[in-house]
Amino acid sequence: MSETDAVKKSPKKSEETRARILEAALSIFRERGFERATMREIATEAEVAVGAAYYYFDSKDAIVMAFYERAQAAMQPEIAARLDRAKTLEARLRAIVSTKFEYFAPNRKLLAALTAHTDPEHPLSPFSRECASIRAEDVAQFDRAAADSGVSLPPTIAPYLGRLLWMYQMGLILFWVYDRSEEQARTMFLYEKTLKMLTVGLKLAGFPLLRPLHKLAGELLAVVYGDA
Amino acid sequence: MSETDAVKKSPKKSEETRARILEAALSIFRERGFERATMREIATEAEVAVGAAYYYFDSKDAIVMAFYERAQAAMQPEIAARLDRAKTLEARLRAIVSTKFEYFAPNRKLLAALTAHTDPEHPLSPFSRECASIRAEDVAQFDRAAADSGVSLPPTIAPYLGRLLWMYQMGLILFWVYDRSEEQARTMFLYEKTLKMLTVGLKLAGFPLLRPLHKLAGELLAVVYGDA
DNA sequence: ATGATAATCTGAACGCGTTCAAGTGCCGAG
DNA sequence: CTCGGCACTTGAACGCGTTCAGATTATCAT
Repeated sequence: MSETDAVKKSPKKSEETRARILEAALSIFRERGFERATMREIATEAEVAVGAAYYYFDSKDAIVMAFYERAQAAMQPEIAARLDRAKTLEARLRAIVSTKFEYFAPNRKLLAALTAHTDPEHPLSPFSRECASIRAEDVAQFDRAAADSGVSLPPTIAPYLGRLLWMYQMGLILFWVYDRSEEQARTMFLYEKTLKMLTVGLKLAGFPLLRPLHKLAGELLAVVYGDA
Repeated sequence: MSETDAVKKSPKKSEETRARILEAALSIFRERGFERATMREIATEAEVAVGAAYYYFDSKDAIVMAFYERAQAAMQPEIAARLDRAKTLEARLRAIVSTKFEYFAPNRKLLAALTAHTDPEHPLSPFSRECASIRAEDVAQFDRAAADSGVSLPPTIAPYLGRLLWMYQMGLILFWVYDRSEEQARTMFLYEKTLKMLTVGLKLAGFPLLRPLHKLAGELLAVVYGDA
C-alpha cells in the first residue's frame, strides 16, 4: 500500500503545497485585488506559515509572475491554433487579443498588478527584465501574425512591427483593466475601432506620399529599440 | 525687538518646519530615489520626529505631490512667457517640453516616482484624481500652444489635440526618466525626431485622403475621453 | 532499523509607512 | 500673573512584506 501511496504522491507532495499556496493567493487576489491581499492571509488560507509561502515564492510579486507564466503557457497553443486558421492581419490580431481578454476576464483585478507599473525596474512592470521572456514570446506571436499577411512596410519599419503591435495590445489591455464601463463596453468599442484604424493605417502607410515619414519613423524606432 | 522678531517670523515658524521637512525629503529623494528614502531618515535629517513629518504631509507620496505642485507653479510663468514669444506649433511645444526638461533635470530620480505608475487609482499616477488639477493646467498649456498656430484638424479631432499633445509629452518624459544613455542623448534624439514627425504628421492629417480615418479617430477619442 | 543529509516548514523579528494618545510650549482672555 | 485652548511635537505601536535561525519531516544508503 505504500506503493499506491507513492503513486499518489508521485507529483510530489511539495508541488501540492505550492499549488495550494498559489491557488489561495489567486483566490484572494481576485476577490480583494493584489494590494489589499496580505501574505499572512494567503498563508492562513493555504494552511501554512508565512515562511512556507516564501519557501515557494520569492515574494508576493513572484506569485503574480507564477500566475502570469501559467497563463502565458495556457494561452500559447490556443493562440497558435487560432493564428493558423486566420489569414488577414486583422483576423490574426483578433485571435491574439480576444484570447487574452477571454482568459484574463475572471482575473481583471489581478491583472491590474501587472499593468500598474511603467517603471522597467519594477518586477511586475510589462517592461521589466522579469517579464522579458514572456514579452519576447508575445512579440514573436505578433511577428507571426504580421508575416505574409498582405501588409508591406518599408524595410526601415517592418522589423519593428511585432513590437509595435505588442505595444498596441498593451495599451488596449491597460485601458481594459481600468475600464469601469458596463462589461468594459468602452474597451470593446476601442478594440473594434483601433483595429480597423490600424489596418486602414497600415494600408495607407505604403503610400509614397508618406515617404518623408518613413525615414523619420525608421530612425526613431532604431533609437527607441536600439539597446535598452 | 519683539517687533522685528515678529516680522521675521511672520511667515510663521511652522512654515519653516514644513519647508525644512520638504527640503530634507527632496534632498534624500534626489540622492537615493523615492523608494529607498525612509520617513525616519527624512525626519532625522529635518531634525524632527516622524510624527511631525506626518503632521505636515499626509503621506510620503504627498511630499512628492508638494514638490510637483511647487514645480508646476514655478514653471507656469516661464512657459507662458515662452509661449507668447513662439509662433509655430513646433516652437511652442519646444517651449513647454524644454522648460520641463530643464526644471526636472536635477530631479530625474525624484520624477521617477511620478511616472512609475499607470494605475489611475494610485495617488502618484499622472492619471490620478490627485494629479487632475495639475494635469488640467498642463492640457490648457497645450491647448494654448495649438491655438492659431496654423494647424487645422477636422472638428471631430481638434477638441482633443491638447490632451493628445499632453499624452505625447508624458511619453517623452517617461522615456527620459528611464533613459540611461549619456546625458539622455536617446531622449533628445527622440524629442527632435518625434517633434518633426508630429508637425509633418499634423500637416498631412488635413489631406482628404485620410477622410475615412478622421471619422474613426473622432469616434475613438470621444469614447476614450468620454466620461472617465 | 538507523543515522545522516536534504527538503520542508515554523513563527519571531526586522524595517518600512503610518497612526495616535500623550505630551510641550505658546498666546491671548480674564 | 495664570490658565485654558490650540498649534505643534513626540515616540511607541500597528500592520505590512520579508528574512532567518531553528524545528520538523522526508529520503535513503548502510
